[in-house]
Amino acid sequence: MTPLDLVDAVPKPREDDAPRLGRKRDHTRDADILEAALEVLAETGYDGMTVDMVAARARAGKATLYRRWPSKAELVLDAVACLKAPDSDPSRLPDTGTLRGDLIAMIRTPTLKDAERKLQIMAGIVSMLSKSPELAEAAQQAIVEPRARANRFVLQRALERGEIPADVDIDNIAMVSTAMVSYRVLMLRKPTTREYLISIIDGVILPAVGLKPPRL
Amino acid sequence: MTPLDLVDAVPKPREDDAPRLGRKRDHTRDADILEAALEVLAETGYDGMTVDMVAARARAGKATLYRRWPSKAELVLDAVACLKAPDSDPSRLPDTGTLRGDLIAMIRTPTLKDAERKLQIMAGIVSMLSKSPELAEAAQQAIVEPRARANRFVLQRALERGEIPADVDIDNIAMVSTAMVSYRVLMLRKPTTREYLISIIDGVILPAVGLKPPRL
DNA sequence: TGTATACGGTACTGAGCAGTTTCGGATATA
DNA sequence: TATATCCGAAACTGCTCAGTACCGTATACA
Repeated sequence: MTPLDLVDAVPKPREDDAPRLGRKRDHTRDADILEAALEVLAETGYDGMTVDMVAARARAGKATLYRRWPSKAELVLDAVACLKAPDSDPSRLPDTGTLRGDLIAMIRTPTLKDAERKLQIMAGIVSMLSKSPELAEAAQQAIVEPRARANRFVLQRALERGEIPADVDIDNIAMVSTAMVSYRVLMLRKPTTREYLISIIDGVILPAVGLKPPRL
Repeated sequence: MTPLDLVDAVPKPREDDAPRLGRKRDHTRDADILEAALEVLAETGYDGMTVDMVAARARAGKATLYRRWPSKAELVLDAVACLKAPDSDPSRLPDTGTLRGDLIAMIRTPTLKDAERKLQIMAGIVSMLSKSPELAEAAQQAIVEPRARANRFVLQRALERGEIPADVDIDNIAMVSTAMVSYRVLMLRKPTTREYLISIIDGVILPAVGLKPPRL
């Protein structure tokens, strides 16, 4: 540690909430930087992403990033963790009265775009997950779990109103569409379309719970 | 290009199959090197993998690798492409007389281990697939397609003997187990177990084709 | 037996990148 | 107004790694 290390450092230890001299940190930039990180992550993956790319995308200086996050890994962790589950509130899920209606109503174009973007981000960090349990946990909470939860909710509701029998395997069936879309995007490199999701609903999910899809 | 560049190079252009002077290349080492590459790939991912690691694992010199493959990318491509589909021959698939029997019989411990390894490899190259269509194609042929084909085969046979109705969505249902196992390994970071696969067969696949799993 | 090439091993080179420092300017407290 | 910290920008440092060169040795053909 040389005296030069103190240029941008705190002169002496102090409490986090104590008033500090000088210009205040502009925390409105945090969102821009995290958003830029997610974009680069989706486009190039974790290893292809450089901190310079993120800084340039956010029109920020690299030092600004390092004042807020101690490393690239922490920045990415924070970016993934801040990917909020948009419709995690069950009351905002569709309630059409039938399971098929609910499942179809959950396929909206923005939802589709959002899912594809999250899967691109996932593709960019998959190889990191085994090295970083924190990142795996963050991705789990932000990307993986919300979709399964929404599916479980509409299945549970269909069960409670007697539309489907009580012995269906809700936990597994709730993951079918998510798993198949992930597989299609990550492995088969094909786009997610509304038609594909409908074919999963009518060809797999509804038959699996004992319902017939409507006449062709 | 300096004269020094010619040390290990061919003095003049010649046909590939023309007889060459000097010690012959030991092509029995190819398999060792490719196997080492797959091991490192599964353990560390494409970007974490270094050519030195592969050479050391195969007890080979780095120059030996570069005599055979022009770059790291080509080595990995070849390694993935040489992952042969072991049971791509339909006649070696089980034929128990029932769909459930066939599906259960296809879960053997070596198959499970093999699948998990291939998925680890897949995790290591997922972020490369969008940059390298050749690698995506190789992974498709070596890892993705064989499993779906085996499932399609036993489903088609069940259909032909009248065990399941003719209107089932074979193409989608054939991918259910593969997609869900991939999802479980890559995203949920949970191991693949025999019990999990049986729960998918009994909880999703058989109900989806209109069959009842046996009494609990 | 001489020459050309392969082998494993090691050292080197050049590029790319994480993280640090510096700079001129802006903004906050005292 | 003096000082401390922020900002974007750019230069710098140190390390890692793909790819190359070279060594001593082994093997194949002429």
